[in-house]
Amino acid sequence: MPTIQDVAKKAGVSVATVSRVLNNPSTVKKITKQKVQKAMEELDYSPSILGRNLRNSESRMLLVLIPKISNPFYLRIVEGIEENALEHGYNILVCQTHSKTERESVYFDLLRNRLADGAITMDPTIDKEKLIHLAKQFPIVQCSEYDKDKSLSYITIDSELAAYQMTKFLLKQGHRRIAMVNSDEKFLYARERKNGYLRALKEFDAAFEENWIYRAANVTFEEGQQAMRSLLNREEGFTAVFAVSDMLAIGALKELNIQGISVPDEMAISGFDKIDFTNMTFPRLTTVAQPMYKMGSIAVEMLIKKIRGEKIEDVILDHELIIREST
Amino acid sequence: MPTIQDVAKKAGVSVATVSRVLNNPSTVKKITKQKVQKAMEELDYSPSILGRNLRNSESRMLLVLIPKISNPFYLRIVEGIEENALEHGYNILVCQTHSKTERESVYFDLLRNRLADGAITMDPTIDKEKLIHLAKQFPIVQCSEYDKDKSLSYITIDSELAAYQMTKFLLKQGHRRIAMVNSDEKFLYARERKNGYLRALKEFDAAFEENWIYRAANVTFEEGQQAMRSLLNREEGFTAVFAVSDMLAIGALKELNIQGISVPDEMAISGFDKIDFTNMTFPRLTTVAQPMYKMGSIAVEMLIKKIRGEKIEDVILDHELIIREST
DNA sequence: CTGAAAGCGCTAACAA
DNA sequence: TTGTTAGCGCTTTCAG
Repeated sequence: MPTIQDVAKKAGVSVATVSRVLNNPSTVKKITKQKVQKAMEELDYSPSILGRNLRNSESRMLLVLIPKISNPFYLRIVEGIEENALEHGYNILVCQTHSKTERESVYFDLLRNRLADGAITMDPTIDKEKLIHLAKQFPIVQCSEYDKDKSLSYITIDSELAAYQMTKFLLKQGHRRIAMVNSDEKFLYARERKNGYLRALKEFDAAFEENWIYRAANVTFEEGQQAMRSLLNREEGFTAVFAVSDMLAIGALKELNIQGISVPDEMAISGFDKIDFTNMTFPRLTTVAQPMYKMGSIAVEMLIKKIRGEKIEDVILDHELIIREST
Repeated sequence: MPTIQDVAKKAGVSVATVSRVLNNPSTVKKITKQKVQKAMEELDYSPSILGRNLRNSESRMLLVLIPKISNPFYLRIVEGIEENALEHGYNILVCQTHSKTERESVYFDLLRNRLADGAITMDPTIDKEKLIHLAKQFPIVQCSEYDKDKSLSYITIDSELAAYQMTKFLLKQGHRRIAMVNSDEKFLYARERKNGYLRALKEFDAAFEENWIYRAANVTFEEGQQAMRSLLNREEGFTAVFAVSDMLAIGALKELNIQGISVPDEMAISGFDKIDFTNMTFPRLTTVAQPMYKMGSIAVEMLIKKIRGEKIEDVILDHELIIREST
């Protein structure tokens, strides 16, 4: 592999000049530039990013931490991140934490090792202490997840409001016994969505019991199915179910299909996120659209500003109710 | 950020010794080692991968090229790649080509720039000429896709055989008019699956007309739905459909649901790949299981061997028919 | 077992 | 407009 030295020699100029045509072409005389470019072509030269990175002490790499890449919700955010990162001349390192602290730790080392210039984290299970500590040394943005105490930059949506609106929608449709499929309440978003759900119920004087909430250990299809099975067994006469994630809702829907319960006639069901697959179910799923792509895209914007040392403000994006045939 | 120099100074040793405790701890005296480790801890030192990479002229990064990250088939392969790469001390750079040559080109430059030590490509639309040329200079492994001419290393399954077996299974179930939802026949796998399908039909003396094959422009849910709509319009009395991809099959299944056609009673349908969602449809989809995770994992194995300069052999993995309720 | 020193490929300050 | 040169942080040979 030819180096900048080889090019310089071949073109009969110094390495500085070669570097200039690479980075500041306007500062070198046209004729010299052409000589250099010709040499580059003949040698099939490509600059080594390794050398450049060391010299600039940057890696032009962004760390993206997600719990599980197979979760379509995160995936869509990652697409937004990738696109915008690329535009800014950054590549992304997508890492799955599997919600394990050890893994997380390994990946955060990539920051400490200068292999990434900054990180976007989406893992709600993250070790907050460590994260806050880390954020003091390195540019970090939280995406979708966030903290109440404002020590970390974030971009998210208003989960409480969205849940409130969706529950209200179900109530307005006449449903009075609405179950909820929540995820673990150690997650802030789970607590917020529950609050929104409760606020709407209260506003409509609808019945509620704490055990109408099914708490899914994981946000998966299987858990959703299990949730619906469990809910149906209680024979509480629910007519609607509000799930805090599309994956859970799709699982629940499948169980309803299996048991021959007609949706939405006998049971309405709504999800959250608007992943692509909500469009593929039968019937299609009513859900809350999160602007995932945009969220990823803006997260990059924020992170890069942070890397440059600029101040940034937290962002709360708009959501939207998507009413389809499942309700 | 402290450097190896800082550590050396603090510990009262040379940088070489610090480097040794980092890379060859056994070659340094216990007491010196402890001194150095203490210094490292006090300074909260982490070695810069940037410096190491330049010195070693390697990036310990693997390029992974896929058409679209949202395609669950590729995603599962990527999981296999990631896991195994990590085990070998490599990180992966997942890049979406969107099946566009320009994109592909940009990403392949990461090899030329030494930002990746090798690449695993899964894009069937790739510019073969360029790929072959590139593979002469850089370690590259094709995954899932492959060439007839043996100029590129690959790992894949026997598509022809799988398609043959699946079609045969449908025939044995008594189906005599079987439509096929194929993808663009510019792809080798599409041609092979068609051949397998035809071979089975011939063996059973089943009817066939060229226009029983729907050629999907993209391997997407929407195309699958469109395919089924189109097939149903022909009123050819099909009783089964063989789709070359689960995404297509799931789309087709949705259309059957919409039209109120009972599956499998009025129409049997089978997919290909065994992505997770085939488990979530109602009814669950009969399909051909590809060992995607394993494929990714072995691809890494092959690539790393190649990087090390070892000889490798191409691999054809076993598949498996998964018979479920859709047939 | 340890240290001195060269050098990986590049950029940028300084000089000419 | 161009060249000389130092140095980014690390590993590794060679001497001691």
